[in-house]
Amino acid sequence: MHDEQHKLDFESSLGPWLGKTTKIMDYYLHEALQKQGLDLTKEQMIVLKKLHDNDGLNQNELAFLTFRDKSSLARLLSKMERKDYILRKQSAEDKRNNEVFLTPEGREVFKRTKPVMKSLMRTMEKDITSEEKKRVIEILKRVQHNFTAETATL
Amino acid sequence: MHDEQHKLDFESSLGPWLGKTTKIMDYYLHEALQKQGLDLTKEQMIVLKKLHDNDGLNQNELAFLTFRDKSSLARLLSKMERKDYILRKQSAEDKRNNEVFLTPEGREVFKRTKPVMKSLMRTMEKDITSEEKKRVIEILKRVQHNFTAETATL
DNA sequence: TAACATTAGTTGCATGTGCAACTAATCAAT
DNA sequence: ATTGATTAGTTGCACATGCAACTAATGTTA
Repeated sequence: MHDEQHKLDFESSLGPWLGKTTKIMDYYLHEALQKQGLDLTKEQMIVLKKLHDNDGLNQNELAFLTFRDKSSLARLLSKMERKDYILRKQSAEDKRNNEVFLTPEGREVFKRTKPVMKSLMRTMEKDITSEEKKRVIEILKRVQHNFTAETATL
Repeated sequence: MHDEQHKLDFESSLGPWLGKTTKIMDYYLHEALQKQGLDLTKEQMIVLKKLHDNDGLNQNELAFLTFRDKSSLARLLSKMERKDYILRKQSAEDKRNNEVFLTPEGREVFKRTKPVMKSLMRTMEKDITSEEKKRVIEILKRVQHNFTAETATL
């Protein structure tokens, strides 16, 4: 009885459900990328996306935008540079900064990931109305805000 | 115009919102555990939870329940064994199986994580009604089902 | 029973992650 | 201008992850 109650507490929390759903999504996302022969991880795809939206960002900005440690981002970029998806260019104004640019190969790969993502999103949202999506996203925004507001307090 | 439309497509998808929210949650979860001096990762906590619910599971079952590769789980267990949170006991009936048990230390640590999790969940769900939570969870269940049903088809 | 297949677990390899310590460049202040 | 603080990026370390190849034990079948 006691145990059941406690289990229910956990199960009725958003946290575990978010975690598990994301894990499953990541798994099928990875599978979809592999299946299309795209030599790319989810994380690298996110970086490509940010550069696609705003080419020439420096590593610091990219780390912030992708919510990553700068060291983690640096290593992501190294792998992407080896694959010729991006290139680092030291800024002339401030030699500490590396501006990061998409290469034509990077653009091409990102272009090829778009339909894969579209298809994956279609699958995952199959029976979910646009009203429901909007409501979920609105709540997720509030959750994010609750965390970031919490820190501001500390 | 074109770009904006495409950007909106991405932003109105559940995927990126789930991913980002989970990333933020994991970050604060990790921070909360550290702050309480709990020598434990989120992943190790999940394993403790499953063992708390069902002690003596073997590694295969644990891997399935936690949605992990068996190799990943094996390494998690090795670290948890070093910290004396769990112990492996070779099954007498089938010597291939390792039954995994919580140690008293493991039980104690899990007990101490519970209030941390409770507090974190309270923070993240601060302004979210129980009705909203239920609706979100129901939709996440459908998302999960959409993925797993998809695979069954392949 | 001997040969083959399956199963549980481990290990090598490559990926991604954050923290802390480091270098190099720039900024600030005396 | 020299000294000290800050900033961008890199690297060492420890952790988590999946796949593929491996071992050991069990099951199956001829």
